[in-house]
Amino acid sequence: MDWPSTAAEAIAVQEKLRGLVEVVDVGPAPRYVAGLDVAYEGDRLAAAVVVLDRMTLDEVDRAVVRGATTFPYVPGLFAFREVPALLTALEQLTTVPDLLVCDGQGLAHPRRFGLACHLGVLTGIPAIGVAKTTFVGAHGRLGWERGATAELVDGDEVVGAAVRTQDGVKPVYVSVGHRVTLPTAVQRVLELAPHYRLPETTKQADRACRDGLLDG
DNA sequence: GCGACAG
DNA sequence: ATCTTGTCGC
Repeated sequence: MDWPSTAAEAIAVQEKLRGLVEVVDVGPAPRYVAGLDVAYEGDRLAAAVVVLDRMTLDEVDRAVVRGATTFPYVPGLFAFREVPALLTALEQLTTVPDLLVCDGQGLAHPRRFGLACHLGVLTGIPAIGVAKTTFVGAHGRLGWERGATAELVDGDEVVGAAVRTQDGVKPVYVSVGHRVTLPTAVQRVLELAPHYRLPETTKQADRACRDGLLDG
């Protein structure tokens, strides 16, 4: 499988794959939810996937792989920097996740094909994007309490939702990646963040990849 | 044209 | 992402 090496090629790949995104809920509520994240130190990187039981939030599996960067960080082409290592980590898992909770955007992307869409389409696994800041789109004010939401709108499209996961904290930005609808994605994020601003999956994956960077 | 810009 | 101290609060 060829991988783009230039921005123009990467954009062409996104334009080609964007039509494969499925915005529909599939199957029963997920049992195994995976958090994915990548840490960097110069040209080195460590990618981690941590699988948790959705109900108990107990860890059931994890995989951490180290490597080197192969694509620079370019807003809009972020996926090309992280997808290769994340796919390798996913292959190392013993447990196949039912949902991928990605660190970044899904449809809330200039070409409607952010990291979560990319990973979802390539693996066929339902995926959602949870970002700490917005990339595209804007939203009105939302309630102060946990569970409050506001539509994230870009142009004339609702591309995601600003979600308050705890009373008074800054909202996180949730968008559809693949094989899930926005309401369901928001519900999953709230379930995964019972005590902190970020989903437990994201926190575990962040910790895992940072530790993975220290080893090598 | 100018600035903004997931991680 | 990463560079970085102390500090306020449960």
